[in-house]
Amino acid sequence: MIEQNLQQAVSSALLKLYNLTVDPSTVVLQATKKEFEGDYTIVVFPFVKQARRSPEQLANELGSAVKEAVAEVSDFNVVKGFLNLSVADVYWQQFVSRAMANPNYGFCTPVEGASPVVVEYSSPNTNKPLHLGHIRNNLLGWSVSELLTAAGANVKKVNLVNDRGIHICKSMLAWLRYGNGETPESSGLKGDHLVGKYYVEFDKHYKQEVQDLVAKGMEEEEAKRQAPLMLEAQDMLRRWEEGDKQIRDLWSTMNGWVYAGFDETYRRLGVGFDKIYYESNTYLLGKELVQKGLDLGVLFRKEDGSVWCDLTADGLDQKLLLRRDGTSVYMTQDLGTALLRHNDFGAEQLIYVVGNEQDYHFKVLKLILGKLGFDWADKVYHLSYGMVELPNGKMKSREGTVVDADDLISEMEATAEEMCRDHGKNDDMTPEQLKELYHILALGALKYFILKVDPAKNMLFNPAESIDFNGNTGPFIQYTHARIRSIVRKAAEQGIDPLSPITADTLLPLSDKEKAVVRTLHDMPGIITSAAENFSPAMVANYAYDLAKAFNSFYQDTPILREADPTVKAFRVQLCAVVAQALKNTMHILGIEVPERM
RNA sequence: GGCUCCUUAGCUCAACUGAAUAGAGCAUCUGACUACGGAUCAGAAGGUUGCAGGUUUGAAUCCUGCAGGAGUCACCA
Repeated sequence: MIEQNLQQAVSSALLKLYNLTVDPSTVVLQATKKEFEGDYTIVVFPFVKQARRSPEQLANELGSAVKEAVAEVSDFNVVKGFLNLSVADVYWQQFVSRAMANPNYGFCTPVEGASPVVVEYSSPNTNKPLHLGHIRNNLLGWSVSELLTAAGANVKKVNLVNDRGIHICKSMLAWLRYGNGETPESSGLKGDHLVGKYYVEFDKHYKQEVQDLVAKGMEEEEAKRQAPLMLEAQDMLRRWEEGDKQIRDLWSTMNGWVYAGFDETYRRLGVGFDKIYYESNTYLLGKELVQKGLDLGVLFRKEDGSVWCDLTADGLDQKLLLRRDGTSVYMTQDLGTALLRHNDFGAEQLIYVVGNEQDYHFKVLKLILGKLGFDWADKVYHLSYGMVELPNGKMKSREGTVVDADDLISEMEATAEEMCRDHGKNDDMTPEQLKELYHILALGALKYFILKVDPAKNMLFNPAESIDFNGNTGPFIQYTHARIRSIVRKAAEQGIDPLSPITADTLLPLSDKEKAVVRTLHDMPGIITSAAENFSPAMVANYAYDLAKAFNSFYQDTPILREADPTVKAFRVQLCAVVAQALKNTMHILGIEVPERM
C-alpha cells in the first residue's frame, strides 16, 4: 500500500536529515483537501521543534526526500506546515486494474486457525414479538459479525433466548384464563403476536385487580404484590422450576409458537445464528464459578448466606452473586454463559450486542471475570447502543407506541412497491421478481437508515423519512449499483471486457471526477479495517454513500460508452465495474442486497 | 444524590488516531433531461460544534467546571 510507503519514507527521511526517530505509523497522513493540489498530505508540525526548522523549510526538505524515495510520487508542494504529495496517474490506473481482478476487493482473507470471535445479539424474551429496538440490535449484531469477517476474523453468531421467568408465566396464565384454547392456526395470528397478545391481556387484568384492591383501601405497593394474578404467576414459576409436567408442556407449546414467529421475522430481516442458547438450559450455570471465586478469596459470603463481590476498589458498589437461598441471579448466569461460550468455541473474544441500559452490568461482568482469573476478560466487549425514539416520544409498549418489527417491514415493502410503480421502470419483470425487488429495497432502506447512525447515540426513527428513497439512503446506493450494472451490461454488448488490463502508455490523464472515484475506492480496505477495530457499521455505511456519490458525480458529466477513445472507454467501464463490486461488498457488510436492476 | 453515555446547520446525521475554510442528506431557492437509467447532477443559502475556562504550534475531538437530555444505581432479567 502506498500509504505505508509514504509514512516509511517520511520516517526514514527524518532519521537521515535530522537524526530523528519516528515510528512510521505515527506519521499523520491524510487525503489532500480538494482545494489544494495533491493526493496525500503530511502534517509536519509534530517534527518542527525537534528538527529545528521552520514548518515550510522542513516540509520542503521532507518533500524532496520523499519524492526521491517513492517512485509513485510525481510532485509535491508546501502550504504552511502541510506537505502535499501528488501521486502519478499510472499508479491509480494500475490500482483499478488490480482491484478489478479481485472480486473480494476490500475484504481480508481469513486468518488460518484464528480463534473465534463470538458475537451475541438479539437475545429476545419469548413473551412478546420483536419491535423496532430489537431491529437495531439484530442489524447491529449481524452487521458487526459481517464486518469482522470481512476484516479476517472467524466469527460465530449466537443468540441467548430468554425463554423462562415470570414474564413467560404471565402470558401462559392469561392464555389459560382468557384464551379459550386459541392457537396460531385457529386465530391466524403469528405465534409471537398471539403470545404477546396474552401478555398484554395479563397486564390489563392485573392492573384492574390492583385498582380494585386500592379502592378497598390497600396501599398501592402492597396491592401490586398481593393481586391474585401476580401471586398465581409466581406460583406458576415455582411449579415450572419444580418441573411440573402440565406447566412445562404448556410452556413448550407456547414457546414453540413464539419461535416459529421469531424465525419468520429473522428470515425477513435476513439475520441468523450459528448457535442458539436457551436460558432454561443455562440459568443454573455460574454457581461453580462463584465457589471458585470464594476459594480464590475474590468473593465473600455475608452472614445471611448471600454471596457478593466487592467492587468498591474499582469505584463501583458491592454486587450480589448468590441470593441467601443459594439461587443465582442474572450476573451469576452471565458469568456462567461467558465461560460456557469461551469453552464451546475456544473463543478469544466475546462481543455482546446489548442496549446501553446494561452498561453497568457489563462493566461489572468484565471486572468479575478478570478477578476470577480469566485472561480473556479484557477482550469481552459490550457493543452498547442507544434507544430508538419516535418523533412523538418514546416507545412504550403499554401505550401502544411500539413499532412492531413485522408491521414495519410490511409497511416498508408496500412503500417500495408504490415508489417503483410511480417510476414505472420495471414493467417487464415477473410478479415474483417484483416482490423480491420490493423486499430488497424495503430492507435496504430500513437497514441503512439504522446502521448509518453511531450506535452509541440515541436515534430518532422517523418512519416517513426512512421510507424516502432519496439522499443519504440505502436505495440511493442500490440505485447507483443497478445503474452501473446496466452500463457494464451494455458495454459487454459492445464487446468491452472490463477484465482486460489497461496499458499505461496510451492513457489520458485522469479527470478530477475520475480521480475522486478512484481515490474513494482506494480507501476501502483501510475503512473496513478501521471500522472493524471500532465495531462500527456506521463507518462502512457512510463510506458506501461517499462512493456512490462520487460515482454519480463522475457519471453525470463524463461520457463512458460514448467516449471515442477505446482505451479511455475501456478504462471507464473497468472503473464502473470496480465501483459496482465495491458497493456490493460494502453493502454486504451491512446485510443489504444490491439488485442488478431496479 | 453517585456513576455512565449523549449535546454539531431549521430537521436527521458525518468528521479514522487532535490538523488547513467542520461535511452530507432532507426542507428552501436557482440552474441542467433530443442523453450510457433525471430515483440524478451542478450551484446558492444555512454554524460562536450546549456554556465557561484550561492544555497545545493547532481542539467538535483531550482535561476541569456548569447547564440540558438519556440510562443506571433490585436478593428482576
